[in-house]
Amino acid sequence: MATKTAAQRREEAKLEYDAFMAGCPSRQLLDRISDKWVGLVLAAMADRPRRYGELSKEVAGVSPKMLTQTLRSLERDGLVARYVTAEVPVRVDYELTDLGHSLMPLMRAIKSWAEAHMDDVHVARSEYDRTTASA
Amino acid sequence: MATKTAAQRREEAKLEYDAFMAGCPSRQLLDRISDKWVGLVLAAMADRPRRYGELSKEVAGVSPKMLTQTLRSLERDGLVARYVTAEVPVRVDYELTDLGHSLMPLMRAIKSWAEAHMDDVHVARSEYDRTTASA
DNA sequence: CCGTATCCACAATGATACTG
DNA sequence: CAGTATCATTGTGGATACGG
Repeated sequence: MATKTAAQRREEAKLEYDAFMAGCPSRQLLDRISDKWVGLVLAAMADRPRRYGELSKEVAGVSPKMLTQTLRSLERDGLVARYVTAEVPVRVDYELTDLGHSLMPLMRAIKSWAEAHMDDVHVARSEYDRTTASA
Repeated sequence: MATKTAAQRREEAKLEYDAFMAGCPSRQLLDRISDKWVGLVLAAMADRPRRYGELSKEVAGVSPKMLTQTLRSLERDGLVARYVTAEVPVRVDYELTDLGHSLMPLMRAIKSWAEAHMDDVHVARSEYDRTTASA
């Protein structure tokens, strides 16, 4: 039996990692809510349903591609519901589901921690940058 | 005065977006904690300080480049402290700061929501995929 | 009006060899 | 032991023209 190559060892390690984390629900949740546009989209329809065009304006700077992609993944995860009304032209509304609403306290918790501690973080950064300054 | 081009309008929109979100602390916090390795690294030293080599093994699959990069950003943000002991060979320990520890309840909250609701998410995904199935 | 299709740019991640 | 330097690769997001 030949000695394992670095690549092989790394592959095994990777499997362990996957076994430990890939299945961890917190990882998937973080990946979802930390998406660049998710927070803005959810916030935009927190209080009432919104049409696609409304979201497009309210979430300023988002391209149609990203807006649709964001809405689709939120819909797939059951956080947002999509309603199509067959008018001419067609009308589409999006709104938070109960599951989507249940996520809001968590978002608020994140906001709270950040508001309470981001000053410390910024001070730490300044100190680190000052101390580490090279030239 | 010429009509604004699409690019110009988009640029203005982008600035509005930046003004609204770039300064939002929750955005920065999410970006930090949702990093691929941050969760694992923080978890690895949650109960006691760890040496670089220990982290390298415990956080299986991480390359030295990413481990160092992760540790540096956590150190810069004041979530982790780095201690160098001048032995031969050199010894370096990392541990959570008070600020780092204060983040743990939030991580647990995320984990809790995920554990409580990821089943719903998975059901929603299955339903969505089933309904949307094309070929 | 509500998206989809396409192409492009760039940042993020990874493997790995090498240095203090 | 504890990283750093380099190169290759991939994923992610953006602009925009066009279709239902």
